[in-house]
Amino acid sequence: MTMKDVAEYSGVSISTISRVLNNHPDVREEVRAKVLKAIQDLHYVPNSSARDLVKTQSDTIGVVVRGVENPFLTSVLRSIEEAIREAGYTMVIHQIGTEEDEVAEGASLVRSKRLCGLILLGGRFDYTPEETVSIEVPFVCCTYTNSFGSLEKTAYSSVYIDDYAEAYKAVKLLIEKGHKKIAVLLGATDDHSISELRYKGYCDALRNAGIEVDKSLVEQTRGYSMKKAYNATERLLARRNDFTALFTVSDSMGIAAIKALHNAGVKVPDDCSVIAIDGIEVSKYTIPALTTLKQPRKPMGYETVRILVDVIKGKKNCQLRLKTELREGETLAPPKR
Amino acid sequence: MTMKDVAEYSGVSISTISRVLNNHPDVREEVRAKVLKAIQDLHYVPNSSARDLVKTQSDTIGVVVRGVENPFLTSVLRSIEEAIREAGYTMVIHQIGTEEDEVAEGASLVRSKRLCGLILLGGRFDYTPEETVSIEVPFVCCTYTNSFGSLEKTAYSSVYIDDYAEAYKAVKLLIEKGHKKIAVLLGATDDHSISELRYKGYCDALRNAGIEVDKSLVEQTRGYSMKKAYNATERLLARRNDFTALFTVSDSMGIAAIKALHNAGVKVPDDCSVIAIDGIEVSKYTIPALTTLKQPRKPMGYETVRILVDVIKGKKNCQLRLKTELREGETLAPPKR
DNA sequence: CGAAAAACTGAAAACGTTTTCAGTTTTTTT
DNA sequence: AAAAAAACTGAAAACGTTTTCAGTTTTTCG
Repeated sequence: MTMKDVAEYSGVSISTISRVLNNHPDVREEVRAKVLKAIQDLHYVPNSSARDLVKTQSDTIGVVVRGVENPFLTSVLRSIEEAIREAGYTMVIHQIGTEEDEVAEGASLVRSKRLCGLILLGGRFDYTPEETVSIEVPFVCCTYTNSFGSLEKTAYSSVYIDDYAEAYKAVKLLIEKGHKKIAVLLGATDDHSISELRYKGYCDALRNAGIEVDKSLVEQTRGYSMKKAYNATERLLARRNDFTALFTVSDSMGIAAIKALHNAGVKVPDDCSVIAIDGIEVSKYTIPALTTLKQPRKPMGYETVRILVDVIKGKKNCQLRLKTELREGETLAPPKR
Repeated sequence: MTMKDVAEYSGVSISTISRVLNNHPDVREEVRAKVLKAIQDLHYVPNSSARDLVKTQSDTIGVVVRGVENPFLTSVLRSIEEAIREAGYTMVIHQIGTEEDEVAEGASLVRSKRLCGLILLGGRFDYTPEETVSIEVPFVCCTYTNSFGSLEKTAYSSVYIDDYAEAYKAVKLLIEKGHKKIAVLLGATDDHSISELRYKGYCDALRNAGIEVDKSLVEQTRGYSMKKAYNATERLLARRNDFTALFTVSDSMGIAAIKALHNAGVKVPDDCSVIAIDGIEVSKYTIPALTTLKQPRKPMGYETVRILVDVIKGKKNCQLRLKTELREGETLAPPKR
């Protein structure tokens, strides 16, 4: 079932079929109708390989995700898929682990699949503009923060939150409640990682309130799994039992930490307040419900795609910083000790 | 950067490049090495559009998902992606809502993207073999249960759990603990839906234990969102407050239900036991941890892909029924009243 | 050493589109 | 009513691969 068949069926040439398909103006209304009917009758579906081949580009957007085990990213990914589909593109996903290089993987994907655009989702992003030229097509970093203050702003697009400022905000909320001994639970803190930025926000919020940062209140995990967060909380508790609040860099880690605290006999929020960043669905329904700074997941996905499509269509690169919103749960209380 | 460039660079013909790329035996080791080097030097990446065009098929597997808001499906999807990638294929995802028809959507996707195979994930599957011929390529239903006992077994492949039997098992566990007034929380029960099958398991487990099914203990939601499950539990509680156990068709619904029970002053598991089916990660960390029949998510994804690849390579269709495993949490106790 | 077999290589067709260019018909203008 | 412009249509080239077929070189073996 090719254009040729449709052409024969409707008695016009292949070129005319192509014109109808691509909404070219130069085709009589009568002919257009006839062709459309033929397409219907024959259930013709264009072969996108052939189309992509001649156009030297597809209508496919690639998404390279690092760390899909994170429910927050999964949720952003979901809205990205939705947005891509609504914009008339298709999506290919490429998960990678911690060891792979997203720029290299992305570049290879682009060339092999003739992608028209790329989204880099999750993880960190500390590439210079030179290192990203291999990508060759427009791309948008989603949830990445570029930490090179000096980087030329027009070199790439991104949609992100200000990890430093949001962490600062979270910790400040704890301080305002009266907490002084505030522990923190981090993921891996490689250079420029989200955890590192949030850790800086934590430190500065404390310092600006005149509280010294105490390393023995800092615990971190390799990766962001709940199991690791649970274990890390146990390590923390083995070392200290006098902190009255805990800040975790993600909701998942927060939920796991609460369980660990609970199992150790520490009551949340009476003995220890907890605050996190993410705002995933399930943390509304835990007992107690997690207090968290909710990232705008849906806008994040939609805006990422909108910007990418704009850039594909010739617009300038664009950095979009979104803000979190406090979602009050039941894990925030003044200290009792 | 095409094969032609590589051919010129390495001084052989295009055909030889192709042979090297496709591991054709008919090429001298020396030439192969030379070509490989040229590919390296030039950073050549094959154009899959051209390749797909001539092969009239791609190495792309499509996944049509209904209901990605369900964390369980997301998790299966993740392992499917992993398995597809490891098998050397690429994946395109196509989310659909409740109104769309997965077979029609899948068939169109297959033809447009020249997919070599299709996975139908989530939702229900009540198509006859005739209705699925339009898909044209091998496909596997994952988590679907085909409820046509009479359906020719060789017509299609599937990987699933026995929803009826697993629900029966769950409810039997409650009965064995001594529960008699057992409520149930269902998603939509269209014909042949998973919820309906699990509901049948619930009914039969009760009946076989000599307990009458009481319609006022049955509550259902449209869709499987946590919010809806929460509200449904409230409706249930408004109607009855004497049930001592609750069976929910998914972990997410179970977690939301526990929250609703808790907020209504009903203690879990003291006043009411809860059991669910799914076994998602987070339900280990809720307070109390959810008792659930864990579906083998990872095997489910991997086996789905394995079977699909087998069928693509010419093997017979295959139905694989997997079993759940009890994951004991803290929501199961004998009735106190 | 010569012939047959095996191994290797290249030219060219084919895959199904889009697009350019030229050609034909219709409409508008004078 | 003729010429010019506009609208429409078709033939053919191009996109970058794979594959077939035929041809050439090398190896094997009697």
